[in-house]
Amino acid sequence: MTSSETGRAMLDPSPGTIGVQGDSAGGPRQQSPEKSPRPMRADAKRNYDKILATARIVFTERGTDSSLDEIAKRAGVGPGTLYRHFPTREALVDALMQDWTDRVAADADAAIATGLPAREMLLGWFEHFIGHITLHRGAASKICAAMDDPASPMYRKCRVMGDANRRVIDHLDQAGDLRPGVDAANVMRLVSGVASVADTSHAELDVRPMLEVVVDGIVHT
Amino acid sequence: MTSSETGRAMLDPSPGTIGVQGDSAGGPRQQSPEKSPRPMRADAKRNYDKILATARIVFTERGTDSSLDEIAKRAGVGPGTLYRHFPTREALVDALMQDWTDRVAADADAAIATGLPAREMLLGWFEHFIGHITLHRGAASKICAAMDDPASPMYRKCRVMGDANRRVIDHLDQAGDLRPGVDAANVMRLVSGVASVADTSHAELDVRPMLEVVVDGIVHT
DNA sequence: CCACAATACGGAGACTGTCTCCGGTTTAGC
DNA sequence: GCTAAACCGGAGACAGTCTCCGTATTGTGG
Repeated sequence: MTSSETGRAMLDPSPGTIGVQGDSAGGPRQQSPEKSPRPMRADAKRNYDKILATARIVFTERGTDSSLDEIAKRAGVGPGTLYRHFPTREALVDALMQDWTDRVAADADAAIATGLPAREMLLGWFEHFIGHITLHRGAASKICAAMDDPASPMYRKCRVMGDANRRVIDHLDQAGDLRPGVDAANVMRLVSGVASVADTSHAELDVRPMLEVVVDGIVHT
Repeated sequence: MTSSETGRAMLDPSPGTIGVQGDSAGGPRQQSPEKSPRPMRADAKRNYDKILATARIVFTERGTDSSLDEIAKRAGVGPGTLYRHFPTREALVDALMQDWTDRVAADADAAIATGLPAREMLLGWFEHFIGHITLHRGAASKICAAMDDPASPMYRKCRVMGDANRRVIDHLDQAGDLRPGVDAANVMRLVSGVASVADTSHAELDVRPMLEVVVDGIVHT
């Protein structure tokens, strides 16, 4: 949190502006562009939004393992309604991920735009990334699991973030700043792992030292 | 698993021989050397062992999040008995950790004894370490959490493994093979994080590439 | 504006897993 | 063998997940 704030201050772009080329959007019901006859009833959308807003609060307060029935209750709907809209907990987390994926992508482009030296650029980008995916306790490890699992509802959004990371890596690679053979997907896994340990650790530990090792293992000597 | 096996073949020491200076032992009831009047009744020890043996099997089959009541059932005891011996799931995992901590410590010393170049030595040691802590699915992330949480029952054993790692790191550092300022605890966290992502990932992914980045970030340029 | 089919709601409850309490049983020491 | 201490185990309280289906709401065609 603190590190996220610090990092953010360092290279904050005109926030929420830069367009993301990825899929994004894809809110309720419109996942498949074709074959979507009806746009969703008014009361349905109302409840959908209420559940999402409540989940955002509860997940922030108590993490992504909070009781789903409680979220339903606090949203003022029955459990059945919640489970119809979000068949699994992952689906709910996925819907919430929309909040960051755009920002993450924007942060990646902003990091590139800073033109800082490779080390600083990577450090800043990684800290931003981690700041986002650790917003809700428990989310980081779920992302780790979804990253390489195409069957996961979160897979798509993981790819958007993966692409953002690839842009940063490719940019530095083309500038000759990285060691040969650096794999963006691998870096993504590693940094997500760092996020995961920071998230699960009961102690409030600083991710910086771990990131420095990772960065040193990536940048050209 | 494969990587573990591979690594193991590479530097297998006379297995289970090298003494660990740490606490180790500490089996049922004797945690506190003083103030331990009675050694534990025969039937109690019998059940304790039966539960442990069953847990070893079930945790290997289905991971450390298996139902504890089922373990009790398969061990032929009531849930009450299981919970009396192991008040929390962590306590049970901790008891099972005894299986590896000794081996892990031995592996560290064996790695040092190989006298391989820093890169290879670290790679081998890390792979061994990860091979052990990912034996039961879900254990790695529990270890990540316990590592910096002195209140956890697993904390002690984490320290034993942490000390083993420190020996390897210190050895290489004194040989001048590492970058200045490398922190063993930090490395431990990082490598455990790698184990954690490998463990939670649904895809059977290779830890080697991630470890190479970590190692490159540690060794002297 | 109203009827009515499609759609969505929500809560009762089945199911699973955690953990406790306590009457009954086993053990160890005499 | 006898007794007190230690231990057993299962009934059951509790919490969370998830489903089924009778009821209510919506929006559309007449």
